Amino acid sequence: MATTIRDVARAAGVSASTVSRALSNPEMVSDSTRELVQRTAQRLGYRPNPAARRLITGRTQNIGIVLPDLGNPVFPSIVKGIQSRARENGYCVLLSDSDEDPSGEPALVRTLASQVDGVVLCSPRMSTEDLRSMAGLLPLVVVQRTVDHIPAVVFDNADGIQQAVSHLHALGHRRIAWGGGPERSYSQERRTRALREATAQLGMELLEVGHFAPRFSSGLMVADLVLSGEATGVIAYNDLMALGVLHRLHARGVAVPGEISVIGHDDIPFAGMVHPALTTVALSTERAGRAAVDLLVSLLESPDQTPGLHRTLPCELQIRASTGLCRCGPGPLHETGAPHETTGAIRRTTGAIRRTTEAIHRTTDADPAPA
Amino acid sequence: MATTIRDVARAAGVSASTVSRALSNPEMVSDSTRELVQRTAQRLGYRPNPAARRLITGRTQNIGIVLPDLGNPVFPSIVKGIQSRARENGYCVLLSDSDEDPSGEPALVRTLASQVDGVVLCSPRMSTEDLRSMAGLLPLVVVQRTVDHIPAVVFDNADGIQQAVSHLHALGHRRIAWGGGPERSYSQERRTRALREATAQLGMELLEVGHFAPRFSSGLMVADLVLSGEATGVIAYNDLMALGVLHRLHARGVAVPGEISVIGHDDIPFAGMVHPALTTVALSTERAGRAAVDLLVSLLESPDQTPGLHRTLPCELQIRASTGLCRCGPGPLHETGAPHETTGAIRRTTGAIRRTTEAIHRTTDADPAPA
DNA sequence: AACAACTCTGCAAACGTTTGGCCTGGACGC
DNA sequence: GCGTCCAGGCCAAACGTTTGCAGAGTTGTT
Repeated sequence: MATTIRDVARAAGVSASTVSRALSNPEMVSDSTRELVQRTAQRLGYRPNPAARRLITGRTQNIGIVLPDLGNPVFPSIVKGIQSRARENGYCVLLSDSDEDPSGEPALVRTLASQVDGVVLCSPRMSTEDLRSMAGLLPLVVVQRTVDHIPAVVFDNADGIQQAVSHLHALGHRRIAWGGGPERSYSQERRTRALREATAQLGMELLEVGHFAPRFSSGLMVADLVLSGEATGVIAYNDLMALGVLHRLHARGVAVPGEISVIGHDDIPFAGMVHPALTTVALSTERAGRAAVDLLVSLLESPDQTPGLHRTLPCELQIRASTGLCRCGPGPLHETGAPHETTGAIRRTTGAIRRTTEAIHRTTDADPAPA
Repeated sequence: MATTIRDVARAAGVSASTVSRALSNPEMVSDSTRELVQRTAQRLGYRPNPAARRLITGRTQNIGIVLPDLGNPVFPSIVKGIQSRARENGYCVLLSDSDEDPSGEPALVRTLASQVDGVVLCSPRMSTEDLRSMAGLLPLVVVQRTVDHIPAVVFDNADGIQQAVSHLHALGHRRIAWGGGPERSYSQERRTRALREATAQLGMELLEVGHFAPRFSSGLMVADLVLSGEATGVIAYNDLMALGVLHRLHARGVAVPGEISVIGHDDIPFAGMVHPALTTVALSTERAGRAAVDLLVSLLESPDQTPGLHRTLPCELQIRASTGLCRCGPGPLHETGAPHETTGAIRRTTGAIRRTTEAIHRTTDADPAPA
């Protein structure tokens, strides 16, 4: 049997309550007893039983993480951030991976609820009502999503898109494609909106290519769609998709950035490891994890003061080798109204695989995005 | 306040102990009371307080994971396996990332110890004595490592190496390099030994290139060393390094597999996403995670029967595009004793960056590996 | 010198479960 | 009809802490 607080008390010749105080509220006992108790506890190798402590205090000193897929490299990075900050604050983390099943996530949160003080929820697709009911259950911080009064850490999606678009614009691109993510995802929605605004403002054409699972394989499809849509640049929902795009373009013999420029989102570690290295909207994911913990801990430990509920982190376009000058020369297309000059590279794609027609939507100035 | 077992008892008109039994040992109460209690509990939304339960039973229904770096893509995959199997068995997982600091890991295990029933330890570099003392602390399963009586899940490293080497041999390679991992790592030691044996047996020359952190950046260095060593094939400690090798070779204009073949270890998701797709010794990491949990759970729930302590999982060489025919023609070199014909590609590397001379060891038939 | 104020420590209750032992009532065998 | 046995349920103790309250001792004030 492990040594208990009573063993320490007996050995030190004091009462259990004194031991408890000496260890957790040192300022409540005299210097001499504190010293004595601490030495004795040390000597006996006493470790407080967390179950007993949390039974009486109701505090677990644990925080939970719920996320859709640890296989997506953004999440390990967020988790690392959460982990390290949590440890700094004396918390352990419980991890729960929903395997991309948003409908199962409430159950995961409920399971966690009884053994954590709060959870960091990365759930781009959980319904808002579920989210609210989860927030009613226990302290919650969501990542990359905002729902009225629930604390959140988000990235400045619009600014990231803005940077990406103006980068492409500066390189002469006038017709770009958007390889969209999951339909109901928060970032998807934000980015799409920002994209419509940014392209409209710069007089660029935007080709919206479907909704896809945020995976490598989706990128393969996106690449073909982009080629058939004759865009000269493509922005992908995330890096996995962008890598898929690069892969497929390479396989089809399309030069990047020579013929098509590619931009991703997230800046996962691999983005810089491929050829050509991927230009991407970098999200400081580890920092986001830490920020989420900071928010959660301040919520838990000083519930009276309400700090800013939402924390917005900046995005930074990481320019690497997958973006370059547009071959087609500058100038917005809609000025002439004619289909723009297709290079050999792009002509080559005519008749390429077409997925479903409804996966392609064109947005132009004439069809402005809703505010 | 949450509803307690007593609330349920009162509402159902039975005692608390009956409620407890009806819920956790249903066969101990009559059908009618069980029905009644379960309905009442359901109706009141009763959720047992795990702290109270674990205080009395000593069981937490949690398992811990300690690993060196969630940023290395093998680990998320192992964690997913652990997670899903743990959930199937009614356990939650606590995650602890040591940030590649083996000396900090015992402390992490100790912290976890008080709130888990056992831990899965992925610690390639913790000292054996630390490992033993951890095993004395609580039930433990180690992954990819064997220490006498500690349960473990390992891969058949030797067989993986064997497959990789004979693959290269079949393609005509006679002089291959080994981009080694961390010096004290278990797999490093096993693989190196297997490599020496396999090459010796096939009459191939082995160029052992240093000890490196298992990272992409290490691969960059390895590539240069390999070129200067005039090998035609390289096996890397893991895929991250192998990707680094590919990257650097590409940057230096060396064709893969035209001039050099590259093999990695792990089969991380990205291995198949790069150009050329990486041939690699695939480890079924998710399966390893599940196996570790199976081992741990059987240890926890039936401590009397001792199942096989070590579980060995097979490796499978995943042949992709990064390996190909050797340009230098077949035939072992030691038959002639002459340095083999260097192609233009390899000559190009003469005088290339040399790191430290002691980072290069040559092993030939004349210098057989210790058993 | 008496009293007040304060510091330090001990006592005991409480947290919400599980579980061994005991009690009750009914079924069954003789 | 009486004794035995057993299923089903209740009581109470226990798990290891924390914490409100009260008491003891010490110091300071009038």
